[in-house]
Order: sequence, then structure tokens, then C-alpha cells
Amino acid sequence: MSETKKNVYNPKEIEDSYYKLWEERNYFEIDGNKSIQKSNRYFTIMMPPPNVTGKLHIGHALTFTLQDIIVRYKRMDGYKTLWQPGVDHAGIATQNVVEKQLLAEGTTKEEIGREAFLERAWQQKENSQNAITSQLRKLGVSPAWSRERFTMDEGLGNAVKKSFKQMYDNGFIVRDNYMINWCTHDGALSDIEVEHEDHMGKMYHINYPLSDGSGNITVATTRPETYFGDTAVMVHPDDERHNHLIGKKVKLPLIEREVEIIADKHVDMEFGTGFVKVTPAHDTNDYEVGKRHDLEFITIFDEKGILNGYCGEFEGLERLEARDVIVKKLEDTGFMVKIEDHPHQVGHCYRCKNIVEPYISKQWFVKKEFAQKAIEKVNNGEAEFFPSHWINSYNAWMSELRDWCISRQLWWGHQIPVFYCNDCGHEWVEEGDAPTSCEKCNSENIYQDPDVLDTWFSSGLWPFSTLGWGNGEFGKGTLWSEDDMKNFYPNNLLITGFDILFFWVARMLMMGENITGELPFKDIYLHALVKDEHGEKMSKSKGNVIDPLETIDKYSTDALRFTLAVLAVQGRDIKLSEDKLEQSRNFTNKLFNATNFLQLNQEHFDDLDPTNIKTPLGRYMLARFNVAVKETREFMDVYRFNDGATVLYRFLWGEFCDWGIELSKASKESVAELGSIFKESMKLLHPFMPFITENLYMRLSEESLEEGESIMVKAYPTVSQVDDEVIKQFDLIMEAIVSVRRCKTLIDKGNQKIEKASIKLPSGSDVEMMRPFIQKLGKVEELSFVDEKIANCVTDVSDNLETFISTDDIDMSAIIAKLTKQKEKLEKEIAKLNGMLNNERFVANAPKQVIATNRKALEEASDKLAKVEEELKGFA
RNA sequence: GAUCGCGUAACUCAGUGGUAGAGUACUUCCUUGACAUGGAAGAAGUCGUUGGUUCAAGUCCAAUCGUGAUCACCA
Repeated sequence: MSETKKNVYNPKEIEDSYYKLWEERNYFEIDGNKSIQKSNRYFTIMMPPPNVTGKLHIGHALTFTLQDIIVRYKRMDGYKTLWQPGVDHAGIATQNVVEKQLLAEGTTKEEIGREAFLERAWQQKENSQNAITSQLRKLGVSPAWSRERFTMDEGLGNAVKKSFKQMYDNGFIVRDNYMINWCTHDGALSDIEVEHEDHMGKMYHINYPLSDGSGNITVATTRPETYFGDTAVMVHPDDERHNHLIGKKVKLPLIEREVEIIADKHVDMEFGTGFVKVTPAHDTNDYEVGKRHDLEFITIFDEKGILNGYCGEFEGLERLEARDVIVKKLEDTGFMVKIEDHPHQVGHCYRCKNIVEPYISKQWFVKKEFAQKAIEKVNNGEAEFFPSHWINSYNAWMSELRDWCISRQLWWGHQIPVFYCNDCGHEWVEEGDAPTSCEKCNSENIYQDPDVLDTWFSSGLWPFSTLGWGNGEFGKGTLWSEDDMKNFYPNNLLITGFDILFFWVARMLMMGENITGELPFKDIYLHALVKDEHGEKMSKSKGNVIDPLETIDKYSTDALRFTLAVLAVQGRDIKLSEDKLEQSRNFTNKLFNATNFLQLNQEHFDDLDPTNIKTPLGRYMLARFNVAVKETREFMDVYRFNDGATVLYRFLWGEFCDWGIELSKASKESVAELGSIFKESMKLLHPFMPFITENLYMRLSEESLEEGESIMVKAYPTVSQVDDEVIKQFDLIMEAIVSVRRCKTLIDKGNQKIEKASIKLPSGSDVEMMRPFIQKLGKVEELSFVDEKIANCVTDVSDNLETFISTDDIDMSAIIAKLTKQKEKLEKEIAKLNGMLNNERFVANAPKQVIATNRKALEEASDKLAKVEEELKGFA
């Protein structure tokens, strides 16, 4: 049995049940906030669809929390709000997960066949989607679940075919033989799917004999096994060591095939031996050289990496295993001159970590020209990055774009909607149902391209395909409606991690622009990665992974959400730590206990009506609340989640609890008003902490969610008149209280109750209004207000007032030390201000406002100094 | 090599040209009738370094050091 502590907030009791009710009542749907919707206010944000490969991690928790904060804010602020949920089929990643499952069962995808394999993949999709969506519910997020989509559902499949045809017809999609990145496990990859890693390899120096028998040349290579594909050796034309050999022939070791020595400026004379083997079919640079010199392209291994007949006796070996065997043979036969250590970078498949090969293959590509307009429009300000510096990365990447390889040799994905006729050779794109005969010659001897599309092709359409674009009749009226494109496109905002800027964001921008004529969203917020408390990337091997569900279990959903929000500073890594989570947890507890306090006095509190706030303290807290509302809204509007959260923390804890509640103990009649303000501030906080705010709002309204309407569909607070006068009055009250407390520490009374104190206030202060607050919080039985300094007492001098407490025998040295320090500080300040104000150029150039502020500060500091000096004189 | 961040109190970090801020930790005190997951008071910073612009620089500019990320090339 776990003990339940009194006065400790227990979130577990409410989180699941509230969520269930919210969802049942359709609050998350686009008309969930019907009663507060304002006309023509629409807000759309797409959920980046999680991969159906597993479960949520802390990065998901961050991204979805931030999205939910904005969505709840907009929904409460009267927008018709669409937060579009869904999941991504994640081609390679999911296929690999399923393959691993099969492997564990002792079988393979080839053994069970394409159909059975796809069945397994769909099963994986179901399992993962269920896990993910139930975890998302735990996070308290509020997407329009009724519209949940999957990138491979029929409607999105239709959109893929339609957009493919459009791009094909416009000449942006072509099929060609290119040198691409080839993974012998996963097939063709786009450039960004290859990760380059530092690796300590070897540099092999190999002798190639000259055909005329006049000697050898030595080439240097890191990949000796590729020499069977060499079709030339090149030297720099200006290389005086070697250029006399241009035009001569050499024989490749062992196989004795002859290749020519050619001249090409690509060679770096400083590097290696100056002789470079040219393997046009297996190296990106050599590919270009090969094209320049019209060389033969010899491919030496098949799609699985198995060496072919060009490799002589090594035929049948796997490319990686072959290296050592070949090297051994070259050593034995004397062709190997030397082997040195050589650090270099090796490309790996981003999904299976296999070493990627440059490989010539016939694939489908999206031409790089496709991106042109999206580059221009983003740079014209039609979309905006938060933080803004990301536009640099966007431009850098976009300007170096190469054609995007979109065909994948996988089974799991959108099959390419291109058909070929075996009889007449016709090739065409079919955007409708699969045809049974050739559209040109009517032959039934046709087949569909067996490859599937890069997973990012369909996710690139996500901002509009989910709104019904190209869906055909699928889902019409249930998953989407005909007004959706008009109302929700372009989307207002995208929130996602910077790590998929190129993979996804850039692709959405170019596809959206080309296919709909408009960029798909206006604002692009890119958040950082969640790191551990030391700033280390989380990884299973390091054992520093923070699991969102465990965290929720320990600290509550609200605490996790608030922590992530408070740490989400634009442009900085998020270092998540237990300390921060504890702090947020404590904050929820504080709010819970504030409610307990309010309800000691009365059970029910009305909703806030500013005109009904009459007591001075009520008016003061209302004024502070207004400041908080203004700041929170301003920060939300520019996606400064950390600042918004900090404002709320400061207001609710530092102002409402520490001062408002404490002061109300001297003003019982203000409690009813404070309760109303607190209820309203629960609305303000709701987007960050949806559960506790609902709970406390309901408690203070004496309602339950079962009977009442949720806080999540009530109007977000707006700013009413801020009463500056009452803020001034209470600033003075608080200054007096702090001064009394400080004075008491001088006589070692801590915060104990004392009998008498005197305060000298500025003239015109409303002393009778102030008295009860100062007496109560300063813990003074008898408080008197005086016009002159009192003899024989300790004194505290603050900006606007002085406090005196009579004393007989106490050690004065501490007091003198304190006053002396205060004096020095004031003198320094006065000197600084004087320096500025005596500077003619400052007075001539600075804004009047600044000069006035400084004059006033100087005056106040001088006054204060005079008082401090007078005190010191008394001790002399 | 190129580009982009970051460097502010012991720690984690805000800071939008106008007297340097928060939370945690620390020191001292308080179990006061919401909360010890709490309250009060306090101490703590040559804002990486050096120049420059400006009446005024943590903030803008340049250089430099440290640190991190991304992209690219190395046969």
C-alpha cells in the first residue's frame, strides 16, 4: 500500500478520467469549442506523423507538448482549430523492424513472400499505432482524433498517385540511370539518407605494371576491391613527375585487363602517389571523370554486393569480405607496395548502418528544379522560421540540392504508379485504379513498376493530403470535408525538430508549393533535441534515456509538460533533469494547496468579473493578473514557450501565493475575489498544465467535469484595465513588510512576532489601509507611523521608507557594518549617475525618458544616502 | 574546409542598446491556523578575451579563444 499524504496533489486520480471525458465530448474536434468560436478565425497545425516502428520517446513528448500548448491556447482563444493527427508508414524503418521480427522467428521476407510480408507490416502498423496513440493520450494532447490518418490509407494513396502524375506530367519526375547511394540491404537511398562517419581505414598502394613492360606505376586507394572496375588511371596534366606517361597503358593486376593513363585536373598532385585509379561505376568523382572522358562503366558486383565475372577468381565473394582476400592475394603476388593507416569518412545507411556504395542504377528522381519556387517564396518572407537563423541552413541545403532519388527497392510503401507495356514499350502514370491493359496498344501484357516511393514523398504531401486533396471519395465527410482546403490551408504553423528540416520540412515546402501553388504553412518552429542533464544525447547504449511514461508516472503529465515548456528556449538544447521535473511537480503542489487555502474560507468562487473586484487587495491581484495575461499572450504569439511558462510560474507562485494569499490573511473580505482571479489564472495556465487546471477550476466552481463544461473550451483570459495606482500602493506595503522583516533580523528576531515597530512612510500614504497588512505579515503587534526618526533603535532604510525598532542592549557592530556597506553601494551608484548626467553629450543625445529616469534615480539615491548617513552618525 | 549556434552567479539558464535577472544550490532563521514538494531574510557576476561603433554595449560590428551542431571533400 502506498501512503497518501495529506496536502499533496495526486494527479493519478484525475488524469485518465478527465482525458476520457474530453475526448468523448469531442472537445478536440474542430467544432469542440463551438460556443466560443469567433467568425473567420481558423488555426491549423499538422502533427508530424510518428513512425509506426515503436513507441514514443522524450523527443515526441517535447514536440507534442509544444503543439498542444499552442492548440489549446488557440482553441480557447476562439479559433476554429484543427490539429491533424496521424502516423507515418516509415518505409525502410518499418520494413526493417518487421524483417527483424521474421529473423527472430527463423524466417525471412523472401521465404514468406511479398503478400504475407505486407500482412505482417500492416499488423506492425496496427500495434505501433495503438501504442503511440495511447501514449499520446497519456500526454494529454488534444488532436482531432476522429480525423486520424495514416500515410498509406486509401485516401492518401490516391493523393500520392495524383501528385505523382502531376509532377510527372510537368517534367519534374523522371526515370534515369544515375550514380546513386546503394545499400545492399535497403536498396537506393537519397543523399540525406546516408550518414558519413569518421573511420580509421587503410590506404593501399598497389602497383599497376605498364603494358610496354617499362615498369610499374603505383596507385593509392582505400577500396582495393574496386580495381576490377577500373577503366583508366589518371594523373594531373601539369604533374611533371608523371605526365610523360599520359596515353600509355597499364595492366590491372591479376586480371591483366588494359586501361589507359589519362589526364584530368581532378587529381590533387599533393595527395597520394599522383596516380589515381578511375572506377566510374563505383565512385562518385570517378563517375564524373568517366563521363568527361567517355570511359567504360564497369559494375563489379550485383545488388546484394556479390562480386561478378569481372573480378576473375574472386567472383561470388561479398564486397566487404572480398577486400581481405584480394589484399592477401595482391600481397602474395607482389603487387601490394604498402598499406598505411588512413582516417576517412565512410557512408552508412541511416536505417541499417550498412556501408553504402556509390552504384549505378536506374531509378526515379525528382528534378532539383522542383524546389526553385519554394526557395524564392521562403526568402520572400512567405514562410518564417523560428528561430530565424534556420533559414540559413534551409538556403544552404536547397542551393546545393541534387536530384532527389524517390524510388525504393522495398515492399512496404506506395508502389510507384507507373505501368509499362511489354508489347509496345509504352510507359504511363495511372492515377486511378490499376489498369488491366495498355492505354496505347490495349495489350494486356503490362506490369507495374515494382518499386515503392521514398517514405518522405507521401509525408511531403501531409499538410494538404490530410485535408482531402487528391483523396478521391475516400473519407469525404468523415475524415475531411470539402471546406477544409479553404479553411485550413495553408496551415498556420509547423512545429517539429530541426533534425528533419531537410527530410521533411523542405520536402513539404517544395511539394506544397508545386502542387497547390502555395507554401504549406506560414510559421515554422524548429525545436532542439532533448538531451540528458549533462547535455549528452540520450541513447540506449549510454543508459541515459528518459522514458516519458515513467516520468509521467513519477511526476505527472502536467509536471512533464511544464518542464519541457520551461526548457524550450529557442535555439538551445534542452537539458532535462530530475531537478527541473521536481520543481514543476512542486509547482503543481503549490497550486493544489493554494486551492485548499481558498476553500478553507468558502467552497464556491464565482467566475471572474473585473468590475466586481472591489477590495484593494483584489484590485492589486487583478492588476498583477492582467500583466501576466498580457505577457503570456505576447510570448505565446511568438512561440516563446519558456517565457510564457516562466511568467505563469512567477505570477502564480511568486505573486499570487507568496503575496496575494499571505496578504489576504489580513483581509478576509478579499478572499472571494482572489478565488475568482485564481480560477481565471487556471485558464491562463491550462494550455501548459491541462489536468490540474481543470481539476482546480472545477473544485473552486463546486462542479465536476461530469456535470460541468470543461475549462478547455472556455475563453482564454483577456487583458482588462490595469490599475497602476493600486500597484503603487501595494508596492509600498510590500516594501514596508520586507523592511520590517529585515529590521527584525538585525535584532536576531528572525520572523518572530515582536511588540512594536515604527515606520516612516512617504507623505500622503494611506496608512490605515496599509496598517493591517504590514502588522499581519510583518508580525508586529503594535505598528505606529511616524514622521521623524526615533532614537535608540535599529533602523532599516529602504527606497521609500524607514523602519525603526526600539532596542536596549544589542550588539550594534552588525548593524553598523550593514549600514556602511549600504552607504558604499549608494555612493557608487550616485557617482555613476552623476557621471552620466554631467556628461553633456549624454544629456544632449539620450532620450528624455532615460534622462528623467536617471535624474529621479539620483535624487532617490541621494535621499537614501542622507538617511543612511544620519543613522550611522547615531552610532558614532 | 564551409555554415550556423553557444560562452552571463557555484549549477542550469533568461536577458528585446538605457543601473545585471530567475530557479536550484549556499548562509541564517521559521513547523506561523494552504503547502517543509513550504515560508522569511541574505550573500553571490571583471556578462570568454581584445578592439571598434554609440551619449550609453551583456546586447550592435570585427578579431580571437573555447565548445557544440550541420553540410561538403579527401583517390
